[in-house]
Amino acid sequence: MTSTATRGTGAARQRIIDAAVALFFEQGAGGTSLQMIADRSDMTKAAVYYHFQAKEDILLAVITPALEGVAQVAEAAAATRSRSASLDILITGLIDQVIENRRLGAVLWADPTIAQVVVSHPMLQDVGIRIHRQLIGPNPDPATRVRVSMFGASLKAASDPALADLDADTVRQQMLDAARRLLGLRPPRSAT
Amino acid sequence: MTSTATRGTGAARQRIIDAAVALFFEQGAGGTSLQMIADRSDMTKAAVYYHFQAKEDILLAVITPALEGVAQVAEAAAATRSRSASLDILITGLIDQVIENRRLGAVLWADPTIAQVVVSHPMLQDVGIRIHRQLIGPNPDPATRVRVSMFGASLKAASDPALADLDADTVRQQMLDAARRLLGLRPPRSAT
DNA sequence: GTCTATAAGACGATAGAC
DNA sequence: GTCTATCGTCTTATAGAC
Repeated sequence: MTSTATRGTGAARQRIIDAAVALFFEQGAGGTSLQMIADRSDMTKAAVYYHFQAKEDILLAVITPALEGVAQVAEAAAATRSRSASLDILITGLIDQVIENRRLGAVLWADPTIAQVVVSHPMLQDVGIRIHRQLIGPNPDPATRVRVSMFGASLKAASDPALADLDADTVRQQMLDAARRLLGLRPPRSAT
Repeated sequence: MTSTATRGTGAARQRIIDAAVALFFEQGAGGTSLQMIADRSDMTKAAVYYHFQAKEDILLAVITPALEGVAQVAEAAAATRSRSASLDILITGLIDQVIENRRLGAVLWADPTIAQVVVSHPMLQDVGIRIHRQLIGPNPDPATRVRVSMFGASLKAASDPALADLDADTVRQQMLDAARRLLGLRPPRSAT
């Protein structure tokens, strides 16, 4: 269904993707070789090449589903008229995304190799540009822009090893609370 | 004077370090080869090896001065009795550090390869642990820990290409302001 | 669908000329 | 202090057996 897929029904393919995410998180995408991915997937290098034609295809398979989640958040926010409600959908949705897959969040928002791949694929880059515009809103003064950049970078906290002992829901709630304060928002309805 | 230095008086050595920082920022430390560093420094690979015995020595030469700046911030904060004053020294000092070298900040706080090198050198790791403890303070509840993680990650904003057109002082002031709100601090004396 | 075997080149690192 | 030339290893990627 997805254009990235070359062959493979799914089981071994997913094992490769999971191994890749773990290694990208630990070593960075640039520091990860196909041999490492093959070893973690309990396969040979050649078996990996059966499922993916090139290393970049593995990168894309890792990135694409995550960016699809982000794209859905952008759509939901665009469907709202009120600026403050739309902003709240954005930060809630983005935090939900990085909590849902805590490791993937770090890879997606911080790895330079991933950033290069995203930039070289306009369809992926558009998602990033669109959500960035929505976050900044109609008033792009320096204060807002700096806050939005800090918020984006702060999403990496979800995968901070120092917070690994906290359960997902606590991190989610605290991140949401802190993000609202960072961006200068009131809680939408019920207070903390 | 520094134990990292192997040979070289300084000129070519610094060119290598500058090239390395730029490449680590663009490609990640794991994705940067000695050949790339040599090309950017307008040298051959062998000439680079005259100044540094191994690739890791280049990493250390990049990290060490930056971490020394962080260590000074930690010392200044430790010399203060008041908790809120010490916290303010910490966030002001750390933001000053990442503004001073906007590219190095991103590398230092986000690259997995750098993180691995820091962990393997106890002296460097201690600096990170100490400043983390000081930021969290005597009351390590989940809310504080999540906020501190977000603050640390948010320092990467200083090197966000989307903010490259803003002058350093604007970014510094806005980051400081946002960080205080994120961590729930009052401005120490004069308001914004 | 997974394997062995291998190609062609880039990798980190060294030796020795100048 | 910088060079060329080279080492053995590891890299991405392919071909073809099973």
